[in-house]
Amino acid sequence: MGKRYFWRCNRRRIQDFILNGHLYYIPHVTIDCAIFGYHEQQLKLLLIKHRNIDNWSLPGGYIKRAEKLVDAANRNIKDRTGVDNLFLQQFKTFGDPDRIQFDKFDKKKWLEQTGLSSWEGNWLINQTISVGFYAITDFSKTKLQTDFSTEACAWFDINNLPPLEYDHDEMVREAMHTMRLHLYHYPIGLNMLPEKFTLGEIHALYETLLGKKLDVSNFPKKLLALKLLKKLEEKRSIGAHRSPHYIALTKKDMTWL
Amino acid sequence: MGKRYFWRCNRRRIQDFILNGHLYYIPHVTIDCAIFGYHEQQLKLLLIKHRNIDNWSLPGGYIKRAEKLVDAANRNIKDRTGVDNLFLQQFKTFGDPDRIQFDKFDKKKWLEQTGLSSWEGNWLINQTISVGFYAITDFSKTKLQTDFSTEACAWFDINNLPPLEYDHDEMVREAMHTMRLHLYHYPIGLNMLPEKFTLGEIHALYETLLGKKLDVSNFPKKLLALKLLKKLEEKRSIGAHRSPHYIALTKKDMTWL
DNA sequence: ATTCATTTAGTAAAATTTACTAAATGTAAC
DNA sequence: GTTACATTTAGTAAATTTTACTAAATGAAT
Repeated sequence: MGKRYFWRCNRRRIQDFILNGHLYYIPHVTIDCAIFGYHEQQLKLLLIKHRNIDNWSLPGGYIKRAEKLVDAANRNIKDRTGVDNLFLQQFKTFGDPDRIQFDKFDKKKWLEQTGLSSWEGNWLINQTISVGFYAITDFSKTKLQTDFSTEACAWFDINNLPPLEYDHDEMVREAMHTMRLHLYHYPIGLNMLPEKFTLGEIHALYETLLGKKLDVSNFPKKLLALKLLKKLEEKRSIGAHRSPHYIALTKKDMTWL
Repeated sequence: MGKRYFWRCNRRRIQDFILNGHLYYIPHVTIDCAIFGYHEQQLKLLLIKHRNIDNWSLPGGYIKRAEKLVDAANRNIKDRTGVDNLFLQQFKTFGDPDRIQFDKFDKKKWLEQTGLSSWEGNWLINQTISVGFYAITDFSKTKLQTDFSTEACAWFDINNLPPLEYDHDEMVREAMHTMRLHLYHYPIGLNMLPEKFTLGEIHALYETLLGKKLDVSNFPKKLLALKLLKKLEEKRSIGAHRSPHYIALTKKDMTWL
């Protein structure tokens, strides 16, 4: 999509968002999502590129009026990835007054492109508190989509992230930290495994998420002891090797969800 | 202070807050503080009583423009208790659209008392996201103060709390949960002990905060092993008993603060 | 000197975690 | 059919941590 064409098609929507967004959305508050993507021992992070902003940033956005925080996060993730109802957890709320540097924006260019005469006093130009959520999904099953405010949306290897806009570097660190703490308490990451999977698969998942080797023999005992998993009778054939049992998530006692 | 007298003195301030508060404060976002008070094996919680609201609630309030979240929390606590620079930790952010029920308020009475003609479209009548912080202090060292918006402010025994307004019952549960998790990771509660204290004192504190007995011999080993504490040479005389060593907080490696 | 409540050291038992070994298994190659 | 082999699974010994308990040390009051 060419830039010219983009502006011709979207100028009205953008103008409406800038001028009237505060009627549909709650001003001053956003959610930001650290969406981890896993597939075959690779861990990635979903980043988006806003128009007229140099760096990549975490996907996120405003909360609709009368919308729950977690619903806003889910809506955002659905819009970007096509995946719904992920396991979502809050990790921290960020509100430093200098977390967004408005002077960095190219106001002139923005005004030209949007055709607006001024954004003094606009609802968007304000200290904004952002509630951070994290989620994990299988990146191979997502279909990334941009919208009128983002020019790109892509998975980045977790070990090779570009510098991020705003305070999103810190957000990623905090999200990672919280996710790793939750790994042995909540069934994180079971969203992205098939309903029935093998110990080998979840073992690889945990090693990748934690970024370290886990003993191949002790790891399954631990998860079974925690009662996050249960062993099924059925087995899977994997070629010239012993067939592993299938494993499934225990449904009992997930009241904390 | 009589009600009549109160309104004569404060009507103007209240009117200004209602009409122009959004100029000094960020709308739609508040902080709420679960301030635990400890003294001699008693654990209490600070609650406030707003005018024209039936139930007690947690102290909290709006964030000033260009103020950090944690500064807003500290300001609130300072204003209520006279105590400054407490160890503060975020525990969760609450944003359900129904967490504040505006229809419960006695609007008629309010309008009468404030002398305002309408509050339709007022900045206060809106979905509000609240960031929860917890802190611990020594309640015997606090001097509680009310302000123009609160008619009372008091310490309640943690085991005998009244039903709270808004979603503050849930907030208290979450705050308690997080505080207890943090107890072996952060030097919580050292604010309220003197700079030098004995193992017996911190032992009693931890038992009270956790609500359970801790082995008198193993507990000190644990805290010393965690390097939260260090033993001093000096001893304290406590009468007809063996004199305990003084203990102090280790200052090293508190980078996470 | 004796007594006593309390602090502190020490240690044995229990439980958990970690490291490692070996057996079981399914099928592909021979 | 037999063998080879990568992988899964069971099992266990060692190491570590936690828990429970015992006893010694202490300092002042009696």
